[in-house]
Amino acid sequence: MSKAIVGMSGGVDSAVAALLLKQSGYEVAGVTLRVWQSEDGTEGRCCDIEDARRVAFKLGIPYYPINCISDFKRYVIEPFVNAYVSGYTPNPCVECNRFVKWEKLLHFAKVFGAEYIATGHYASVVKLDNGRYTVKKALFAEKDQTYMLYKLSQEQLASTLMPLGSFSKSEVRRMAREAGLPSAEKQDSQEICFITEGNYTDYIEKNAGHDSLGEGNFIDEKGAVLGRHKGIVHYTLGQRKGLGLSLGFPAYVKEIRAGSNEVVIGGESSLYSRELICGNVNYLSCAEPAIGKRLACSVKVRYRHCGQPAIIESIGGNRVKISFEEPVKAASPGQSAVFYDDFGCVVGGGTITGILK
RNA sequence: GGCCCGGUGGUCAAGCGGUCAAGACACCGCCCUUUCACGGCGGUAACACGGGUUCGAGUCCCGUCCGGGUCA
Repeated sequence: MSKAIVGMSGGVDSAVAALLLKQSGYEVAGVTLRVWQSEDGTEGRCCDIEDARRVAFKLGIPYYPINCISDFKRYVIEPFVNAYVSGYTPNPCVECNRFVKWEKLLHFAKVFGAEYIATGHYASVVKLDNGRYTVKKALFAEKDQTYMLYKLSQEQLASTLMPLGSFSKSEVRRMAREAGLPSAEKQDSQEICFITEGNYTDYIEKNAGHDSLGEGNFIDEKGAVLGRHKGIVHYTLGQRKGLGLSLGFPAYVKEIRAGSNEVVIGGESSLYSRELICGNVNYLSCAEPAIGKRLACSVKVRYRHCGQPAIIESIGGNRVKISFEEPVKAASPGQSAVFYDDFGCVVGGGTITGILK
């Protein structure tokens, strides 16, 4: 009998993942990664240990909470804060998956003598004819979570099971109810898991320390001052709400200039760009292509973006240039661009570092 | 000081005697969402003040206050 370690957050999805594996005959153990604990002792939204323990008990599987607080701080929170301070908008979940969740789960699996680790992500792990592993979009696109998984390594994917890739959310809830799982009706997680009180900007301002986070000017594309902003960490490219600018037309953040502490404002039409540069690219379905090699893909620039046709050109240094067929809206430095093939498999992805035009 | 304009929600701005005063932007709420956002839906909110005229005034008249312009 194969053994599988299931990462259990305490929510419905990971509970049903464990349920399905158990039903398929795996020897299952549940693990919760404790990634966060605030001053008052409350845990983050990604790691509700008591709920996870109840689910494990109901399933009749062994359960182990694991402390990952220091790794999480090092690989997720600190880069998160640094990114914002530098004017970028990071994807903490991407880093967490790659450097905390999978790392810890695999480590635990080895210690435990399990061949597999599993999660409740809505995606499928696929082994391609070329021998490589990638993730494929969930059957129900509205829940697809491959965007957050593109950074996983081949070694990590080789041992990963994602049992929920072909189920809808309502089916998952139904299965949870029928199995009597205590988290069946628990609401979906949302917002940054480690911010349990206040908002993320408060957290950054408290933890980034010093200067350069203060107020500054909103300016238009010609440099005219339009008003005052609360500090660049409060904004992301494409943002509309919370600017407090009444210009007669909807105003959006077009650019964040950390150096001069300015936030550039423009109309909706100013948000579109055609060419991006991405760094830290990770390839899943293929090895890193030679410089100059071009790949036709569909590219998502945000989690909820549907993806648009583009050409990916490797330019060396783990970087690519992305050229969209049609201009893409509000691509934001720091967010990930994830490349998909025609079958919905992730080719690779990277962090947007610059907007060319 | 004289004369001339103008004072409608947070901002801009319709209205020009007669539905419980448009709209845009902002703001707030909900929905959506394992990031940040976008988006969808809904909501709060105003006739500077005091007198007149009129059946009825944001709309007409007078005055006060406050802006802006202009002339000595």
